[in-house]
Amino acid sequence: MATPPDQSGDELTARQQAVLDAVLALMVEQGGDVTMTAVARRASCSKESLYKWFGDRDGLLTATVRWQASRVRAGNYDRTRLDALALRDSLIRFAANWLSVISSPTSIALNRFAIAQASARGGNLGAIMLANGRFAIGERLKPVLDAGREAGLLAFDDTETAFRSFLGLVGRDVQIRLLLGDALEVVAPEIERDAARATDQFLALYGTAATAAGRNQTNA
Amino acid sequence: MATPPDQSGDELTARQQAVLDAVLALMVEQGGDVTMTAVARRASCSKESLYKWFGDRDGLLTATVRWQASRVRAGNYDRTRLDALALRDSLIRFAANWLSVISSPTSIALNRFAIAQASARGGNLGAIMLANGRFAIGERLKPVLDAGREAGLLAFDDTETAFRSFLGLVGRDVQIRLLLGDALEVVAPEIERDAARATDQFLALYGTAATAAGRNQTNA
DNA sequence: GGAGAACCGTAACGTACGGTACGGATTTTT
DNA sequence: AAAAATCCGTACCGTACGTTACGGTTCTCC
Repeated sequence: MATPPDQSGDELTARQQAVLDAVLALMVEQGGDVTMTAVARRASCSKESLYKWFGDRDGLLTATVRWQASRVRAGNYDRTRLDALALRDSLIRFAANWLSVISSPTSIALNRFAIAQASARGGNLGAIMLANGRFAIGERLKPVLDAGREAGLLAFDDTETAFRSFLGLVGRDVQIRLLLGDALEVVAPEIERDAARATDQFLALYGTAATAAGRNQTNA
Repeated sequence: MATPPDQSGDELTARQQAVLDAVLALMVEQGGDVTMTAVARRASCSKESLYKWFGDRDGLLTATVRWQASRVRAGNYDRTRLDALALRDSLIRFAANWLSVISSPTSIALNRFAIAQASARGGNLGAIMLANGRFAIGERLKPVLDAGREAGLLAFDDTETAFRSFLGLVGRDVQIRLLLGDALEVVAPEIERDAARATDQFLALYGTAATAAGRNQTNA
């Protein structure tokens, strides 16, 4: 190979990224049994290298969370050409994407890990998860909501409050149930239907007369 | 004492209940450091007794979750004399009660524990939490919603769907943020306002013309 | 091609903790 | 009051796992 410079996301060599992927795979597959020996065996590397690269176990896990977070960056939602239909479509796409993310095995495993660590001594994994999950999507969607308000399609005083209502309508009890191990199956067509339902409910609450056009019944 | 018969919830002696309270206190205070030695020291009992009473560590934790669940039973919401105002009031009281529960330190610690355990091998704590939390309140609130529909105050096809929307509007992202360690402060007046807002939003989505009376603006 | 670094595989060490055993004190029973 | 049962406190055992150390191999760079 032609000596690929580590132009990677976070100063990580390809080898190290492979290790972090192995950690993720272990988390997803068999739960919390992420022991250093298991990681070394799974990634075919020595434990010595693990400690050299990541310091200690906590450093390895933190790097794993960061690594996963660094590639969740989904596409932005453009707010050009904003009419009622485009707004509704943007919201539906956003909702469907978020639902698929929070119901993915990786997200579930990672959140479980961060939550477990948050209960013990000062763990910053929870903060990392929130910054790259909940708050990151807020910063991406709130401009859309603001644009919708400026275009006269939405009406609200506080963008954050409106955004949180949207989150609630979309997510409902899905995440907590999945985290607690409920066998709630989340399949693609269901996600699409739920995303559309939640969006229409949101528009019913925060939309103006201009948005009533493309909206379906909410009490279906 | 006059030999109080163990009329307690689950055939537990007062001594054993004190032990379980010690476990809860440990969970809340310093997180996941619930070691058998720590429990024995905190409860001033011997480890031998712990194993005699609860079998093993898992039995102790399961008993703790059951013990806490057994006294969460909040009052039922009567559906006599159901008009628009009474329905709205019932929903607000329900929402406020649920918000205060999920934001309590005990609930947070217990859910964290159950989630951490759900990631490992067959853990039934998550199922217990769901049965006594999410599903128990569903069985208590859905009759209210059904009564509201029969009284012509609400309109929906599926009670479960309506209930889940209500849960989403009330809870939004509160629980996941608290579980991840976000310093989201949830104080009493805030809870009351959020409960009223969520209820009015729910009524805007699922109410009929008969409920429009006592409702406030939702886009505040 | 050879010196040196990086790395893999494995062995070894120390600690933490779940689980067990035992002596002595307290309570209960007869 | 004697006998039995329960229980507390502590010491002990075995294992699992985080961490370190080391021999052998591969890769890098002159």
